[in-house]
Amino acid sequence: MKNLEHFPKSRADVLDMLRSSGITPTSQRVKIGEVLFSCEQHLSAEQVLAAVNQADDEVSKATVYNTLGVFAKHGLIREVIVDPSKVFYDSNLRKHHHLYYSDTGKLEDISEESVEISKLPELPGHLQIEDVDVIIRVHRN
Amino acid sequence: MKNLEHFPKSRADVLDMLRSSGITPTSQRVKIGEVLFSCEQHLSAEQVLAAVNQADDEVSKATVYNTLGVFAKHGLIREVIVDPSKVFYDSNLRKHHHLYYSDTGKLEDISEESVEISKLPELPGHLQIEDVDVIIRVHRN
DNA sequence: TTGGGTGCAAACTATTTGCATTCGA
DNA sequence: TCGAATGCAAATAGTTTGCACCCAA
Repeated sequence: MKNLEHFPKSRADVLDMLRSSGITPTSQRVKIGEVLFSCEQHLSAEQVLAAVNQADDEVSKATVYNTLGVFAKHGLIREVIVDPSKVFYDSNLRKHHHLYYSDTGKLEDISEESVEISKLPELPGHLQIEDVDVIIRVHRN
Repeated sequence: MKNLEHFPKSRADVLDMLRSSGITPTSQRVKIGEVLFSCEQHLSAEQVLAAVNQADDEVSKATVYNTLGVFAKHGLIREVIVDPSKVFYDSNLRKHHHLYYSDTGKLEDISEESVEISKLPELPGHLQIEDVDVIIRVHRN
């Protein structure tokens, strides 16, 4: 298995990621992947659409939404729900938490180590934890 | 100061809450308050609208949205952002966390004591923490 | 009386969907 | 070739807004 921890990921890396997730690597999907994995970042669908079509319109809005959904379902990106008005997609795949500036709408990563959850409730056995999100909402004073 | 920890809150309690927050207690606002504060619960705007107009249409959609915004701004309810498709309003004012069933969209409270955050990152002094949200996303296996 | 609150409908925005076309394997 | 992926436009859903009217103070 190749090491894919580094950023930015090359076109070949993106191809690898898609193939090993069983996602057909069409040109639009690769292009969207290149945008998402150019660095660790949080992008809204709108921002992805703009970035992908910077030079010329190559990808439609529907395809961007569809592709982000596919990537998220396969765990290549993570949906971050902090802003009631839109979803962010996070290309940082390591476990981590979020700092949200409620005044500006900016979203920042917080390393996993800087937050320590020492206790979680006991859950009935039929429940499986997908994720424990910690969101620190801040504003300037 | 009256003790307003109990549920359900009476019409008089709701009136008190609004007045002491400096919110003009109009009939629509009181009615919405009675719905929200009948018990500790999570309601979407749509659910509030339906509950308020159960008998007859007395409150418009715009007024429900507007009122929920006013209540939230004054801290009478808390916005919970877990579902990309809508905002929940939480009438439980004690500090607590949330359990979110991603398959059913159901939201449950978790008492503050059952989660222990023993470490938070150091933040620059000009930032003020509004809230630390912990959301445990689960699904049935 | 009078300014804030309300109702309504229309506007807006993010997202989804249906269907004909195109493209990757 | 041929089913999956795409593009487009239209539909949808949640939420916001503009403005005339109304009512609580």
